[in-house]
Amino acid sequence: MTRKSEDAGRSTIRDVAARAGVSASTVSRVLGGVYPVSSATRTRVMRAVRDLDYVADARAKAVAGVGTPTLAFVLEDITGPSFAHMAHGVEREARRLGHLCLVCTTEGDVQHEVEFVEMMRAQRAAAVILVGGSADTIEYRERTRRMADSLASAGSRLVLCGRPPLGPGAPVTVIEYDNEGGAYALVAHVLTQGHQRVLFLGGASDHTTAQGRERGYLAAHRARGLDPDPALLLHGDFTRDSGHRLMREALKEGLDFTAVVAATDMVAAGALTALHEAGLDVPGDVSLAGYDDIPFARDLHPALTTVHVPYEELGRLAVRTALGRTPETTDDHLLLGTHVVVRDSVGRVGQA
Amino acid sequence: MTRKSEDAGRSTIRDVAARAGVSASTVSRVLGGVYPVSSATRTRVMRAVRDLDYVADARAKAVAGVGTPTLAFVLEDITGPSFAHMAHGVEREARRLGHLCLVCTTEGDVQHEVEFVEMMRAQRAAAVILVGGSADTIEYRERTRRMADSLASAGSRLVLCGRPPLGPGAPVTVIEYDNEGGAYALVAHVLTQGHQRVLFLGGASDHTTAQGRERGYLAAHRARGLDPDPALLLHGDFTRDSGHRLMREALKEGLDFTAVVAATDMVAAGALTALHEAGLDVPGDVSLAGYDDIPFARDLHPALTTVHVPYEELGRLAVRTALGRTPETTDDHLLLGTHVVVRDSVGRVGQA
DNA sequence: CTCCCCTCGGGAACCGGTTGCCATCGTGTT
DNA sequence: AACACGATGGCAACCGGTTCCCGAGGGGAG
Repeated sequence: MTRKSEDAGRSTIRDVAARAGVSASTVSRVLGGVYPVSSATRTRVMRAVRDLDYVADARAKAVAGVGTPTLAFVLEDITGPSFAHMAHGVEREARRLGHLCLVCTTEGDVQHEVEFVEMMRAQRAAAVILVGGSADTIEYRERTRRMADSLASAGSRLVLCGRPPLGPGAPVTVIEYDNEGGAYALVAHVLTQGHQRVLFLGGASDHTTAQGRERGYLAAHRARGLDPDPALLLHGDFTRDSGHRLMREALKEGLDFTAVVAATDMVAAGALTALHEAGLDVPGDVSLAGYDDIPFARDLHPALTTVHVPYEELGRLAVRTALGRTPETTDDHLLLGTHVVVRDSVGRVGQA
Repeated sequence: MTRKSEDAGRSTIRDVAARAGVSASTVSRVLGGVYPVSSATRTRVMRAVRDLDYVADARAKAVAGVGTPTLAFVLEDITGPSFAHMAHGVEREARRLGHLCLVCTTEGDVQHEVEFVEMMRAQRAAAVILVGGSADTIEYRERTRRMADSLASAGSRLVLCGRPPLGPGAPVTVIEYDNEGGAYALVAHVLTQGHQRVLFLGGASDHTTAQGRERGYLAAHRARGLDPDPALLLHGDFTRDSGHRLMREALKEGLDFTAVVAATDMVAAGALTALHEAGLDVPGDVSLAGYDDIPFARDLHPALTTVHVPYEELGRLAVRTALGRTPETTDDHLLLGTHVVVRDSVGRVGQA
């Protein structure tokens, strides 16, 4: 009868105090660990704690100012490989820094995002990390700016991770990666292999990630004095299905190209199967490249040449700078580099 | 000067009360919405709220018993496609039911898991969902049982989602899917195509998910009076690299088989590229099948025949039953069905 | 033997909310 | 015109902790 005698649910600190024959403050001190308590008292208290299976209510501690800090992150869909990696980085770093991690997926619904951020302000979250690209409209900037101000005035901070930055002066931390640079290098690589007409399977035209990659595509052409045929610049979204559909249509319309660069690896995957369905060999008949370097890129056949993006690092950095653990980085705008990883899906032109 | 005059951070309900010239209780009632308040007072209060940009502290509300409920889920790695889908299901349903969603990844570290569950008990989480397979050892059962009891005594509930169930009597909700049945159906399909020697690329031998799939593999053979060669039963883990390595070794050792069934699509992906690297045609020279039906299975070449698992539904169901929203399901052990989806990676034997 | 200081533990205020209970005020009713 | 009753809103207790402040012993030093 000495082991456990808890019956139903949460006991309070006063229950423990009563059972140990001390006051609540003493229990708090024993559990806190620093204040001097005689070992006899400590033993009695600890025993009562064990008997009652007591755990202090974290919410109450939080209200008293000694809670576990919390951090929130918001993304469109945890299912996408690149988002998942950012999420992973965020979660790892948050845990390392002793923070709890709240997550919210918006499925692209702006309203959800706004509401969730407001909830996080109420939760007194240490920071809110918005993950993933977005259309960069006036409305976006104003809305996001409002969220940033709101959070800032509550002592929290908004972090934009792979998202378009706001104007200057917004209380925001921005962590981006070099979309344009990566695309530039990738397309340069493709052009170097002798391709003249390279099809670009882009994303939504108001999406900054898509825009950056598109700019890289264009810039790489111009740098070699080429002027890409506008007909080769297609727009869709970042899904596998979009790549599949776009590729099929391009083939059906008889578009003339020897290489295709997809805005993401997912798009490339869809495009690849469309190519295969059409009986085309990659890279024999047409070359293909992606973007993101998701783990599966290696297992497509042929293995996909793509651009590596340090997604996990991006997530880690987001929480680290948000939590202000790197005083050396006073700058609130970080840009991470990307690099192309050459595999087997792009070949020299005119060479099966 | 009438717009905003908040200066630094969180204002309390008493600040609002003072500014509106009422008591804190009145503010609380205005914000609560139900209690009768004259419209003049309401207006004054609302205005003070807006001026101060006030948001009630969610932790304080929680302590007072009117907070937003919270639910936690734990997984090994959010990066795996099937885990990500379960996570997605959990998050969606949690949001739909008005719960906040805390997440923790363990990277396979049991200690993290135990500590996190203890934290969740302190947080008074409505439920804790453990996602993903595990080794089913005595130690596992005891440890998990302890977590379940601990949570239950705090009025919370442990949910095992795709995890080995505990013995009877544990205060636990278990949501599983039919690993064995799916594998049985898949292997039966392969055997029906005339294959006699089918290589099985399994997972860790103490991992229940792996065990279930392996049982299905064996049962399908036995049902046709076949006795699979033990040499064809390989063990690794559920990663792409494991599939790649195992396949390479099998090829190097000159193992005799005409089809290979992988324990997961990831494993299958690795195996597929190993096959390709060896110059083998799939399904011409050897057939291949996977398990999980991750989105990418379609984009492998050839498109992968696999078993569909309703991962997202699994996650949704986990939270729904945990939160007790389906009184009709009194049963605390659900088993979801799986079904094979036939694509192009397994062919009839002796038929290029 | 007394004095002082240090150790230990209790009471109460506080964190930021909610809500039961009660006093007040205005107005409709007889 | 007096009474009753409903609409309002304040006081204080409470949720479950933490911590400041202070008093009560006990032991060592003078």
